[in-house]
Amino acid sequence: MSERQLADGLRRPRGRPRKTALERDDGNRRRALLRAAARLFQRQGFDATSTRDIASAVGMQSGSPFYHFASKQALLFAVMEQGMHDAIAQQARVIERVRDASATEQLHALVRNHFNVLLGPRSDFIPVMLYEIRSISPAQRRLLAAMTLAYESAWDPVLHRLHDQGRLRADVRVARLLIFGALNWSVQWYSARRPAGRARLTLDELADEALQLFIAPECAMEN
Amino acid sequence: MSERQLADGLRRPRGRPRKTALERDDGNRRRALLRAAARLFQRQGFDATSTRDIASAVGMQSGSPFYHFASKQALLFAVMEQGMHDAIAQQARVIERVRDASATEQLHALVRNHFNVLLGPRSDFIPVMLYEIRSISPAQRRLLAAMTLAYESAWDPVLHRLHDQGRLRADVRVARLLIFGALNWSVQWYSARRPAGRARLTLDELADEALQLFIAPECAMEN
DNA sequence: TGATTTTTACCAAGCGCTTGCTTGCTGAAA
DNA sequence: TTTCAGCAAGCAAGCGCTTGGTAAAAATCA
Repeated sequence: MSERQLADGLRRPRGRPRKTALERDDGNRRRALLRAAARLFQRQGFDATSTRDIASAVGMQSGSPFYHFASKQALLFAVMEQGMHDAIAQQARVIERVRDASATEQLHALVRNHFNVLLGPRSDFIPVMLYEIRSISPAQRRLLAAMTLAYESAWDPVLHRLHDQGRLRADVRVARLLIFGALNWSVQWYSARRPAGRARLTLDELADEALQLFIAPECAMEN
Repeated sequence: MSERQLADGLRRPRGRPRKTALERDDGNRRRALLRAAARLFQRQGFDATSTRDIASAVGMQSGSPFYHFASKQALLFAVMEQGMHDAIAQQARVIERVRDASATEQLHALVRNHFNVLLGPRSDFIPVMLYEIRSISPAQRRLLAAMTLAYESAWDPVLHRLHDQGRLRADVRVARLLIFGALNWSVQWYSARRPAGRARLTLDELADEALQLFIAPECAMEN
């Protein structure tokens, strides 16, 4: 039996699946690798995920991802950078949308959006960035730190106004660190644990609760 | 992974436990392994730390840790269990000490103690437990979840009293999750980043700021 | 336009290395 | 004589990554 017949019978054709000129997908496989890697890194962790896992998740052979990415670590970095890029863009749109709202409403929008970045649909990238940060090189970490700073410092004007109003009593810098901690930690428990005997909280409800925790009622101004 | 490793993490010396003359270092090497493993796991992560690293950190040959622990995973679990055991005991002493204080002072003491557990001296064990939890088996995770519940639910009476006083406005269960997130996340930034141009915050100052963030001033009772 | 070359996007195989862990053994203590 | 607490050596498996090759698409040339 010829190899050709064997191939036709048992496997899909050796060559690439045929694509018409219309659906020429520039970098579609690369993006598929990014998404598969993000999901696997988030579920199993970076070290527990082999490049073979990622390859087979997109239907490739074990060595093929290295055509698109120089190394496993470069793939991890690409996931993080993509996640931060998208998160920054998404947050910028939110800020624009609530430009004329009160400081409290602005913070609510930022918190709600951040929960969406962490826990919403297509939300694997940022948790990977938060919880696998030590698996990348110092130079890469510096790049991501700059993006993180851009993302987080967008909260500062809002927090300062709330501080001036007396509704945020803690030091603004420390408050920001603590608030992001409270939010980022939700990756650990949301949809894993759930309040006993209750339906799972929606992200809207979560944002409401977070604001109640951080922001004092107006009468605090008397202080 | 073999069933034997899952069943019993500790490879105890065969034969009956014997305590002889006063200073025979029963388990001293075992404790040295625990401490070295905790430090390495916290600094480099579980996967990035080889059993050879741990062995040489206490001056052993590469295979010798396996005389004391059945597997690398069992060693990780022992670190976590030891950390939780100590943290629970330490917190119990704190609770006893502030038994008659106000709810606010009690929460302050709990927060201050938790920062000490996370960031104080000999504070490698709990960060390892927080950030390497997915490297252990589901059965072990269940055991640690029970200890974590014991630790965290000790905060509930205090939080409920603050809620009744109107000084904690969010739902108590959600507030607890968010508060622990804010505190636990400090492992990521404390002593790594520091507020630009400033001396590092002390743990006392950190606890003060946290309470200002979470607890509303008294006038909030009017609400 | 058709023929030829170059580039793209992989596959199939496997190499070298590290890893967790095992085994056989041994000097000292009990 | 038995037990303890390791040492010295090494094994099997899995890992990231490389290499040589190739069908198909794209670009270039006649």
